Amino acid sequence: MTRRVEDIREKIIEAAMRVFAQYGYFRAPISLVAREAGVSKGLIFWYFRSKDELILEVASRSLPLDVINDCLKTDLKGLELLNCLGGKYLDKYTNPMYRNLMLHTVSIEELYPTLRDKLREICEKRMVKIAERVYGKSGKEEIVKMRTFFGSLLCYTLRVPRNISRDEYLEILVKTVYGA
Amino acid sequence: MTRRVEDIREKIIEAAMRVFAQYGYFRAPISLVAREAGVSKGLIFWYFRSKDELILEVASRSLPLDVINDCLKTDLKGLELLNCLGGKYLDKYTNPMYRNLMLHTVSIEELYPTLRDKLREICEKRMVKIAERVYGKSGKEEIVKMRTFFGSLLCYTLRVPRNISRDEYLEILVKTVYGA
Amino acid sequence: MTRRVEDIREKIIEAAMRVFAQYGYFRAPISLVAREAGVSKGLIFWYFRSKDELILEVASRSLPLDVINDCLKTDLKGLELLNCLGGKYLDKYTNPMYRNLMLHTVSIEELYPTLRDKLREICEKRMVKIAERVYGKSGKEEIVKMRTFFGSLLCYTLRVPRNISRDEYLEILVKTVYGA
Amino acid sequence: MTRRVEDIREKIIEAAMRVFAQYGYFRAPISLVAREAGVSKGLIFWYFRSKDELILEVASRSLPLDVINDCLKTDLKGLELLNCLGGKYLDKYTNPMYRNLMLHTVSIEELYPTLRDKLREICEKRMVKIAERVYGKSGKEEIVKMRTFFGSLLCYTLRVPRNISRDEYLEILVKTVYGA
DNA sequence: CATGAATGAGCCTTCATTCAT
DNA sequence: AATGAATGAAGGCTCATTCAT
Repeated sequence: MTRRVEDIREKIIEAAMRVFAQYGYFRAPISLVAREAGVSKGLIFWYFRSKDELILEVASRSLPLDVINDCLKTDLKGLELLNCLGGKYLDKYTNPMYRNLMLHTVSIEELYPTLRDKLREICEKRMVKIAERVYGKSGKEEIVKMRTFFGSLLCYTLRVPRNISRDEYLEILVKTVYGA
Repeated sequence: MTRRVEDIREKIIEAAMRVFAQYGYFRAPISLVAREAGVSKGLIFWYFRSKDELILEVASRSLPLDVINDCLKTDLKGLELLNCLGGKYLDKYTNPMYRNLMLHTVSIEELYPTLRDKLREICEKRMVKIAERVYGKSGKEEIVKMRTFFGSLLCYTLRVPRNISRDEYLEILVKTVYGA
Repeated sequence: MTRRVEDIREKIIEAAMRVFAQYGYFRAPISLVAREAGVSKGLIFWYFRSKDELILEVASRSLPLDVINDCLKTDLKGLELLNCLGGKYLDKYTNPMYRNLMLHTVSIEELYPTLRDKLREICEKRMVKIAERVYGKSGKEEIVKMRTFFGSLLCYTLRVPRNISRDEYLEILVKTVYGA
Repeated sequence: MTRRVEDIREKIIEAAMRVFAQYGYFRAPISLVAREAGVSKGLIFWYFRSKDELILEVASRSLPLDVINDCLKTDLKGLELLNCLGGKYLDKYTNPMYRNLMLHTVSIEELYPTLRDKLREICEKRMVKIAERVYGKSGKEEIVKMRTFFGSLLCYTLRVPRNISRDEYLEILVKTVYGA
């Protein structure tokens, strides 16, 4: 059953996400992932060649590529695109699991060429594309502003501010990088 | 000789910074730190009760508390304070060692109460103080802008942009969060 | 195979008994137990959570609870019960392995609550029960005599006397604490 | 100053007795002995060639040779000698420190030829001498009774009985091995 | 005599990975 | 497909011992 195979693979990945988020990629033993997923340790090595392969799968999902692609798929531009990106980003990373995973992922990025590439893709190519759709051009100023936009969001999830609501934060941020 | 004791302690910490930056706190064996420092493994446990204690020492130095304090110690305010903070921040984290250490530190922050507290101190109390010195007040808008400022800097060091120089980046960023 | 699992577990325990008897619980490295049992070091931690758990298992077997229970299970009383106890005790502790293990166990008893309890059980509750079956009552005099009986046996195995045979010793001892 | 040298040596030994009694000879680190004695770790190795030498010194004092010699030095015989031995033995080993030390000593006896010899001396030669002074002869029966006497005392200190006072115990014991 | 920094061997334990069933 | 027993390579840490000062 290819169906069942995919189900189990998915179950393992999701368990791994929870476990890795809590312990970090290297402190989380595969045995814990197995227990969390309700399968045997051996089975994990049937679905994934090695722990690294599982780490890579989880790490990929922890990056905001999906958020970016979702918004770029629409026809939105300017302010509305910015709001789409900011909203979906916060939706995802307000979840402590994704927040932690992303931080762990970024910290090990240099160890995995695959991850390096994905991060570069996001920070470079995608950033240009977004700038063009938001501002209509992608000069230095626009690129800096886009980075500033995402940096600010990252900083928000790193430590959610006490007295500022999600929406207030986003509103001020958008105004700051998009102008009045 | 108290002198020599401090020298060795420092030598160990610096070796640990290099090793931890490259491998991450948990993948870096203490034996590697020892070799890098040119001392025996046992000696490290003479100067630090445990690996965790060494991690904590290194992690503390990886945060930008020194950068912030240095600039707050001066009389600068407004735009000039911002430039001080941005400049010193980039000076520090343009160094790949500090960049990596900070990322590793942020990713393990939840495991060490001491680190949590230090990060909270930076993201909350210090942020208010900075906002007051930069803008003359610390309302929601100012706080968001300060976070945006530091988030942008973080994002810069995460992936240094290809075509934008350090100074250009900083100039545009400052203009963005400080206005004309 | 539950069969095989029990076999291996037992094989490890028996190897541990030999090794612990010779070196003492704390000087005997787990690696030596592994070699003696013909398994890998890691496997021991599959069957026992920690070295302490293995120590506890071995230490339990080193106490004379089995001897006492075996004799109490019968209908013997008076002199015959005494002879049963003495005979089985000497059978067990004339074996240098058990002799050494018991001495090691008694010396670490205070470190392990489980062991404390087992020893108390033997020295207090069981001693009363034995006194009742031997003498028909368990007043102070009978308790002292029972302790004297077992103390003498312990002293026998501590240093087996040169010119007195096992049976002679037991005969005189029984006469001493049971009267004519 | 030979005076001072002896003082310090003694201070170290006494600290070692306390520490070894609590942790056992092999789990007690020399550093703990040093701290307890209020001297540096290095100094202990000036007074004792090795840890083993310190262990041997402490172990020797933990045996009841002094008790036996003290009583044999007097002119006592028969019942009175028995009471002297029993009384002094209980005086010494009612102290938990000596009780523990003796148990630890007995458990490691086989590792140290010196200790083996001392224990043999007590259990064999001294036992004969005592039997002769107590009973006027040292046949098999008397030897067994002397061992029974000391075995009983050991058993008393192993677990002090709840409802029987020291003096009651000794009285009954003496009556048992010495007859009415 | 005395200190305490320094070493190195060894121990317990964890864990990714393999493999027989 | 699935299990879990088995292995072996490290890793963190302790500690007896040495030695420069």
